[in-house]
Amino acid sequence: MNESKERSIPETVKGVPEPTLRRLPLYYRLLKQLRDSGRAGVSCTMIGTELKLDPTQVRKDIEMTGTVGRPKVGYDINELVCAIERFLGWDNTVEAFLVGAGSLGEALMGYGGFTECGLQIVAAFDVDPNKCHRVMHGKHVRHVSKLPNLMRRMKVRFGIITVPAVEAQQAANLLVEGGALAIWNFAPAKIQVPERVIVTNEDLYCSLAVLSQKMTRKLALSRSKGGSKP
Amino acid sequence: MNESKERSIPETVKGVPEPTLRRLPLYYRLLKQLRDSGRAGVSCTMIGTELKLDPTQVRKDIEMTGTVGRPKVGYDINELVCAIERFLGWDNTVEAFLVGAGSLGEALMGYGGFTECGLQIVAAFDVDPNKCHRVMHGKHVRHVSKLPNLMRRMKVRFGIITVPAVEAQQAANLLVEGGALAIWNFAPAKIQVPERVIVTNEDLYCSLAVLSQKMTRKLALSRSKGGSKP
DNA sequence: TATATATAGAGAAATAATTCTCGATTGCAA
DNA sequence: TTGCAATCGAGAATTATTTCTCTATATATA
Repeated sequence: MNESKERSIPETVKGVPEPTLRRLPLYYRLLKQLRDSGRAGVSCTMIGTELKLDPTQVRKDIEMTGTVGRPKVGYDINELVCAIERFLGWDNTVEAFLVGAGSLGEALMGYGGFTECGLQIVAAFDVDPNKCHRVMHGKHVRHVSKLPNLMRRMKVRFGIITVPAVEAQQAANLLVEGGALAIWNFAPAKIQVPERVIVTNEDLYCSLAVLSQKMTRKLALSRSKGGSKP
Repeated sequence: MNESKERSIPETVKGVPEPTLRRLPLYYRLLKQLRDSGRAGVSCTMIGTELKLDPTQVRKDIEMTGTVGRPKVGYDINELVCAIERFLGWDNTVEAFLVGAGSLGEALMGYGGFTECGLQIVAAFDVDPNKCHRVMHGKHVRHVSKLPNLMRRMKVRFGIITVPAVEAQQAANLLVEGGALAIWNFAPAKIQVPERVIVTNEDLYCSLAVLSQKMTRKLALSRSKGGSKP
């Protein structure tokens, strides 16, 4: 019974639930830690306890990656790590261009951990001539005017936008012109791109909203109910 | 009929849906743009068209803020902007401490836009003595050992973590010790805090997972179905 | 003034996501 | 070998979120 029945990624027509995609890296990180500490197997219960998630949810998420477990034993950590990598596309290296060599751009370039996800920032671009012709964390910074041609020549299909909001659309245009398939947009602005291009916005204001509203509400409630320490 | 019937934030026991909270800043930004361009009113239809969202959803989100509109006319932009600010807690200034004066920390400190949300980073902290006693974007960088006391003295209740993953828990501990109510965690690591503390994780790997999985799937599908251009 | 139309608001329906339930399987211990 | 406990896997039930439908209303126009 070791025939590995249909081990491939399930290619349903419907997309994968985004909440699932956002949880998989959490499992991935934990699994690597567990593996480093010498463990070979893991159960949904354990992952759930560790990450404060429902075990069934963990099981369903893992199911998406195509990994099968065994009752009483759980999953093989190595197998699971590989399955998640494969499922997320982190098993192949993807080269990326970064637009906007400010401190956020620099922070991302210095973020060593992306190589673990197969993401490799190969060059940075900026409108400011003073920032060009430098090397930042081992990557050349070039003028944005060079972006589209270079992107096509190097067959880079992934773009990262770390420019101020007002310049975001221009940056997106350059990346689209260069043939980008996917854009990771850190600018707090909506960008217009052709439908074929996949965009994920990393809008800090949206996250901040969640936090500050919860905090505000909590303060308001504690003030209205118990006076000092409920 | 100008009596403003119960204009306050609806304090239901259940929390506000997180998707709603994440959309409100998008409306907020658009509304400010519209206001700057001279408009006085706006309809859900218009917001929806602009942001590619269902008008009903926009209406439900706006409903949460307690704003009432008028048929055929829509909402008063000014009123709506204020309501969103109030609802998110962006109408009051909240002071914050930032832990980790690396390039990500620097990027956040330089991000002028946060004042618009009432967030004011008043000081930064780092373990590295070489980074201390400097001024970064007008904020003093101090040694982390000073954090808890200073935080209590200054009555700062908001913390931002921009340290590497391995130091995240220590940073969280310091903030909790200093009496933090809310923590915005940029480190790709789960942090353990008392239940009373609200945490929002800004985990780049989670966003990247969404993007890279979609890209991978798209590439896989286009390769398996149409050869070149479907 | 009457009519047409865009829109808010309320509630129903549909869809998506999470959590619960139960049966089957496996390894461990008696 | 037998019984027990942990766990996966499948599907049902629940809950959350989005979308649809309908009605009332305000404005503009004829």
